[in-house]
Amino acid sequence: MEKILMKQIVTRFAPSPTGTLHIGGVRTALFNYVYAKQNQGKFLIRIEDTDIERSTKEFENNILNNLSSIGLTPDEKPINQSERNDIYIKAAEKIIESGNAYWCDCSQEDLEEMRKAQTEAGKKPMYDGRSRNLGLKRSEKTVLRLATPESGEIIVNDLIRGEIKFNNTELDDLILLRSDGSPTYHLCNVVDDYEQKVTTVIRGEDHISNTPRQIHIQNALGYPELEYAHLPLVLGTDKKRLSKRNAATSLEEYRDQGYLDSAILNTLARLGWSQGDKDVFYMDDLIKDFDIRDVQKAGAIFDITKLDWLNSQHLSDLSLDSFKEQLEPFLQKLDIDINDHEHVDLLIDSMRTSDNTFSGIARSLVPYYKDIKEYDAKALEKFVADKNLLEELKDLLSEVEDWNQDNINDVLKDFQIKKELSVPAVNQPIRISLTGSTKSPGLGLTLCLFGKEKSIDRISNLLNFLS
RNA sequence: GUCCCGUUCGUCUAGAGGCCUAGGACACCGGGUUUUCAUCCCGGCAACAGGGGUUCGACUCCCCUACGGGAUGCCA
Repeated sequence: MEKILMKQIVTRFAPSPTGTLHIGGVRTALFNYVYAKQNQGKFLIRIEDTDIERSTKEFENNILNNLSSIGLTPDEKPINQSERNDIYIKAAEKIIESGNAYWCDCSQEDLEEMRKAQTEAGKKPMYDGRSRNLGLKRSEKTVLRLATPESGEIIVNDLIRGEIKFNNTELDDLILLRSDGSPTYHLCNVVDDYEQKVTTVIRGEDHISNTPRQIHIQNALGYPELEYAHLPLVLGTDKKRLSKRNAATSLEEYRDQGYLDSAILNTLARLGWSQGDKDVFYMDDLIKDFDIRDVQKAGAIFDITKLDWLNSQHLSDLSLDSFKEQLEPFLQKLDIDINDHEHVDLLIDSMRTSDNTFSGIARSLVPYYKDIKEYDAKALEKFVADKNLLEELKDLLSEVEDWNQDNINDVLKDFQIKKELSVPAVNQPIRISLTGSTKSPGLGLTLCLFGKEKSIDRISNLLNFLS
């Protein structure tokens, strides 16, 4: 039997390089990527750099590098709209020939005045088509406008939202070519989706109202229909669209803080989508389980505490080797060589859960690699009232021959019982001596981690500090 | 203003007319384990925006209102 030929699914992420890669953008790219992969399709990237004023190569590189390093690699080399001008011009000419576009010589001032009048009259500001039947010729001050049908409606069938209807009377004649001859966003976008054989447009819901305009351009060009999915927006805690004003937005900031790529992706995927009671997802799970039709319609607030928790989950799934490898750069930033410790593996393994992020864990490791600069004042006040006790403990530990956890614990326990002291009264002063705070792995283990000599030294240091 | 999209615990969400005394997770609070902290375990708090319909029955369907968001550019 002849195999039924299904169209290969092609999705694309089309950022404009006017800023660094935004986590909202990462989410859009992720959904595009996953949708393509689960359908054996292709995921493409297109740089929409037609705004020469604001687009920079630097931002473009940032976006491209960050996307690929987080694993969202495109299946083809990304294309730049700025290099495809002739293709858009050709398409525009085709629309002119079909009679679906016209030249308009309204000045910016004319338009402003028109909009002002419309607003004052309580109407929707939109181009009124005044040049439509003037039969103007092209000149330096004309723009090319699409002749949008004056009646009828466009129905967008959205994978997430279902049917969305737009009355053509609500749409004005958008500009296809600027007066300098350059093509605008809508034209380029439509032409490239066709040229790149895109089948499915997955983008933010801020593009919903752009969709009918773009469909009109497609129609004028005779292009086939596309599938659409408009994602709910990622919001800040103020319920406003996520921006620099209400949160850290660039992907790099999160990575620098020590969040795992997989945890960032997991968090972003769970923003607007869920599958049963499961919370922890890796890329493979997403490709298997994700369903674009299950995506939520309402915007979702990006909550850092969720990322924290998910990161701790992903962190605990890491092997010790992988954990160490990824932690290393964060220690380097603190001028610490991870291997500059006698019991590296034991140390790192016992400190894995000390924080939710690599940077936090690195910070809590500092006392194990470097001399203590300061002691937790509250801890001192509470547990080190008696210097003599600490002196006694120092002598006691100095006498331990075989420096191992059991021996140390036994010695301390005997001392505590003999002196009729509480456990913390004995242990905390030692802990503070070693780490500067009351936090550390089990005390016997901690003392072993430091070794006899260094442990005694640090107790002496605290004694000196106190006098 | 107009058009479009949306509205379940603080947050992310489950819920496709009876399974809902509205479930889970995070956060938070309390307890246990840990000689400390973290981890881990147990428990608790907490929501269907409001009003009308439709129906024997509505978180679920329809309408209105309110609120939020988006669009309304020779930006993308």
